[in-house]
Amino acid sequence: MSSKNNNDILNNMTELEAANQLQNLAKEIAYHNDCYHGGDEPKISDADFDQLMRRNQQLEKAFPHLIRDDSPSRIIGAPPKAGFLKKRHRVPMLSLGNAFNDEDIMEFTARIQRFLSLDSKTVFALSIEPKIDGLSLSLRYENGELTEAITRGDGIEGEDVTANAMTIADIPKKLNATPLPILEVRGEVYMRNSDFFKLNHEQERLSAKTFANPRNAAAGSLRQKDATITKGRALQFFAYAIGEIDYGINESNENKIQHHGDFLEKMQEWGFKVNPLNKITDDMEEALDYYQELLNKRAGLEYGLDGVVYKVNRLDWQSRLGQVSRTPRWAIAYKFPAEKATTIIEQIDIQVGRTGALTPVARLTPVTVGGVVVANATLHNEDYIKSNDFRIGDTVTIQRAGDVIPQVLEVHIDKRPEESEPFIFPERCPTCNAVAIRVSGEAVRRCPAELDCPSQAVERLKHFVSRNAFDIEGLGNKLIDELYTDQILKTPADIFTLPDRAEDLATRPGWGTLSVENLVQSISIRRKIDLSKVIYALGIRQIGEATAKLLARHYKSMEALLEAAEHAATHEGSAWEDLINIDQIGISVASDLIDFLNAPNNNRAIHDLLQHITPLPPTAIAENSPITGKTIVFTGTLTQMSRAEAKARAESMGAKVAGSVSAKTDFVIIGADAGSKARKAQELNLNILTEDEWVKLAL
DNA sequence: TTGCCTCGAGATCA
DNA sequence: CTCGAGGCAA
Repeated sequence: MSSKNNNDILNNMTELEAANQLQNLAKEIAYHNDCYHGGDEPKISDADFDQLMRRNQQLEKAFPHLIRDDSPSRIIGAPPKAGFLKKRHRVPMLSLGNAFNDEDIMEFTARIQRFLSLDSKTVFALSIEPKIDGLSLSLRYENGELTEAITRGDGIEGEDVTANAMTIADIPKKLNATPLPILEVRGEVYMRNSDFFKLNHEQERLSAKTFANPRNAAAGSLRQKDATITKGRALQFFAYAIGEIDYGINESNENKIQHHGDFLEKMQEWGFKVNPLNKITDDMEEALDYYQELLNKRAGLEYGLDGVVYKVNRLDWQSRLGQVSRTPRWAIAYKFPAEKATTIIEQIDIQVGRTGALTPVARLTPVTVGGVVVANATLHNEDYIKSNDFRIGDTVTIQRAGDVIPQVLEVHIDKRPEESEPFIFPERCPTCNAVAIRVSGEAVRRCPAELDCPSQAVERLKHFVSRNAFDIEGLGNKLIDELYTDQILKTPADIFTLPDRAEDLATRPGWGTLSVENLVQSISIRRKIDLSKVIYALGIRQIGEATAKLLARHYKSMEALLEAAEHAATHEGSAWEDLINIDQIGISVASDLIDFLNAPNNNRAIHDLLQHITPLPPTAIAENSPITGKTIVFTGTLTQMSRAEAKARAESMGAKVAGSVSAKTDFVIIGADAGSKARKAQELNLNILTEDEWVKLAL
């Protein structure tokens, strides 16, 4: 097939055809690749294989938005860009709710009693465990052999660090005792304080960078691309939970483990280290005392603790309690008091965000809190400053709450300089000097100048190119700042004319022809882009990714959306009704949308942008999915996606989602603790899918 | 909010 | 060798 011929074919090909071909190519190439690497006899010649790859590449170039997640170009011979492969957790890794005082713990147990309809006098056992300051890791064993180690990630999907985990002495490569078919053990990877100091000494000796704290040292060591480096680092592992477990043929109730505490014992038999300070008690007073006890022991331990975890011991109760969004109802983390430090507010800067919001930021004399150096902290808004009377020059106590975001807590009045004056929150935008307005009832003051305010214009551009919007690689914050200052880049449309001034750009300090080429390339592949991303990228107040998708689905083109906004400007009439009738969109969101789109500056910027890009309407309902035209019912608790998400997913695949099971139902997806609907589905002999099967189908 | 790893590319020096 | 960008984790 000549390349000219190919191009003709590409030009005449519909999206559906292209999508189908890409799907087939992905399957075919993966198959041949497996044969080749799996030791089997290759089924085709190398030349034919290359031909398939080329065809795939051509299609992807012509239809960049159709590039599949499992695209061969991403998998085969692709440079290991992210370093580690992403993998889904079979059972999500939940995050824990937080308690900060004894009352929170009492409330936690009371809630459990209520939920399980227990008598308030009924005692129940809790497993109480020190919470190690490290990073969590999920280990998968198949027939007793370690096959997979995945970091926590977002709880749904993490990074595959198996090779690195294999080098950790505490992590058994093979389990003791009779192996189960499937066992996932979860725990914490950490570094001992003494090993951390040793490592830093060594780093110093080699004049290499030292680590800020043991946790970072552990995380850094685990994420080494070269696992032999990991091997040289003294990492430890404590097991504390079970993920997926399959008992195999012994799956009878007697053999199944009934209590979390038994898991902890079993894990030791299997060969894991379990924290010796774990404790099980049904005495609440003792449970709370133990928190104090651990707090006292904390300084003497050889590893860092950030709190104590309380877990319901009975596993059947755990499963009845279930979870709220991504946190289990049956466990909670009682955090140790956040570490505090004293420092000085050197300056209060006002930042102007993309929506014009004026946010005060305290510039602090750098100080170490909880192992990191803190120099900045948000002061939230005008009222927060006023009610605490924070002033420039004040000595303040700060803490890192939730271990992440530093907070300014209180002023040491006695150390306040005599000449100090209350901080006056500016009434004008510090960037463009426009009078900033604070709508009554709102906490934020806003600069109204929109695109005429350089800060807002720049922040909007940064949002526009960000990962979930246009995702233009190589156009980072720094470059945007520079290009805006040089008047080369002012509105989104200007991004797409950057390729025209490639020669110009190549003369910038730090820039060569190659950098420019790459930038031009990453810009050009975004000229075709989902409509919803375009809407989101505009940075309209209250319009996030989810709302942008709704709008894209409803209006199907930018032109239609703009026209609707124009007609709805009066907040009445059919266009307005049509807009606020979209599920999830109310008067407030609709008003912000209309105001934005009708503002002359924005309107012009959008029209300019449309000269350069092709927004793609939401993919029509798939016509060839296995559930197209079928009626499906969800029942029970889904753990891997919300019910709403599952419904949306099914509908986008062309299925009708019903609420109850009948003879007309084609599929029933059964989550945890399903009840009568599941029974009925069995009686009617319908197609029944587990959640895992559904997820496989849906993704 | 900070700190860590990795990569690609330009700058610098022998 | 150095820097910026991109990703990740808490």
